[in-house]
Amino acid sequence: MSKSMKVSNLVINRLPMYHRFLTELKSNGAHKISSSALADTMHLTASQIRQDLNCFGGFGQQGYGYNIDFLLESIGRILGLDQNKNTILIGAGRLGSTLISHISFSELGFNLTGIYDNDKNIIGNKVNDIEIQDIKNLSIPQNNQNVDVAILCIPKQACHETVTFLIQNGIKTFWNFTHYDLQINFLKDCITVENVHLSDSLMKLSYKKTNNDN
Amino acid sequence: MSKSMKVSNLVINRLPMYHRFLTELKSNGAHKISSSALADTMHLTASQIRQDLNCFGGFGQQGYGYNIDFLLESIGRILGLDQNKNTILIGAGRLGSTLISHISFSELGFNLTGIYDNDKNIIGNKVNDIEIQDIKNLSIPQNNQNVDVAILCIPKQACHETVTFLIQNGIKTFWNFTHYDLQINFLKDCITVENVHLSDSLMKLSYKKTNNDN
DNA sequence: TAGATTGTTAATCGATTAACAATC
DNA sequence: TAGATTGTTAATCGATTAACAATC
Repeated sequence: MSKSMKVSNLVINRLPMYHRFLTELKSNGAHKISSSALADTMHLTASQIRQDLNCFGGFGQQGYGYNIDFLLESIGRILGLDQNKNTILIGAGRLGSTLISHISFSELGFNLTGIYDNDKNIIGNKVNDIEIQDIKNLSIPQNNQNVDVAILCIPKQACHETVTFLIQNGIKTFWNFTHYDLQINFLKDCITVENVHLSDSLMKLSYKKTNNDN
Repeated sequence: MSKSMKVSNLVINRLPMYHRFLTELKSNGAHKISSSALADTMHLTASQIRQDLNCFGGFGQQGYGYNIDFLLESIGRILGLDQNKNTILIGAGRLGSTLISHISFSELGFNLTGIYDNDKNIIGNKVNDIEIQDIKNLSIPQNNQNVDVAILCIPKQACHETVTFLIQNGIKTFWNFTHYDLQINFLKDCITVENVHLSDSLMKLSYKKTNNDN
């Protein structure tokens, strides 16, 4: 219910999980679920689920539980998935183009409007029907005025220069697949960053295996 | 120092971060660092770093700080990066082959020994000099007796059958890029799983952007 | 030795769990 | 109405921070 208090990071980390499990339940044809049934499915506690949801409002009904459609839509709105976010890919190499074809951007409100690279050999090629453009074209006002999010799939060495350029062009939100630390270098610019460190995940797997931590 | 007490998940999540930052410091030529200097670099507190490290032992020296080489090597050992882990890729589609060429598996002790698929059209092709084999060949004892880890890059629908087959062949550790929930379906088999949900990360970015949560 | 910084204990803060009145 | 289950407050548990003696 409290709109004012800061929502903890642990809660925010669980929101996509809720979204994922509720989407699954919905596609299985379920219409309602209680906090305790959802807790069983997600390996959480019913109390935790109710506490988490009540950071944002009351989405259930006493004696009934939660309407899955309504809860899913509500969580989607909390996550901002209902808002259109114009998005560009920076770096159309192997990783970048694989991401573009692998992730359902549009389902989450991300609208892919451009792909940029600095490699003359691939500029002009198409990925998912979008032509790869020279990154220099980004500074043409008509191209960048509505860009909300940039996906960074460039080499670490190119990062500082490229991100400086992107910020100059008004982009403030980054999905960062490089290991370059944006937070530390550009915090002053009030940017929003989500880093994906795949090797961190692989190291965690190594830890779990080594320490039999199932 | 305590070897017996369970290490919290929050600490384990930070271990790869320590590894990453220490690797960076080392490559910049640094030889020692204090907990407070490392805290500044990583945006943590000195207390937290010392508490985290002391879950595993005392790696520093009073009045001096931490030797970067020694600490990095120690954290690598805690994570099990020094142990050889024979690894196969299941599913040599776009995502699988991109991962194979994008991640430095060998640096983390993962030794890629095979790539498997069930698509006749790509069996026989090579990815990173490794020939794609028919997944049926996995049950030949000589092929699977030393497999420690499987990377799952297959469609969700194929997951249950494939994982059942892999477990039957003695594989117990999975790096899972599908959205199929292994923990729920195979927990009884004492398997170790690390799930990568890229869309969860994208949803978190959406949340941060929408809620100006920098 | 004096200064610095660790390892570790104690204090605080925050998150999870338990309990229950409200209510559908 | 009676049963079920939420929203919310209180109790517990765990993680982070602060403090400081040990010691390099």
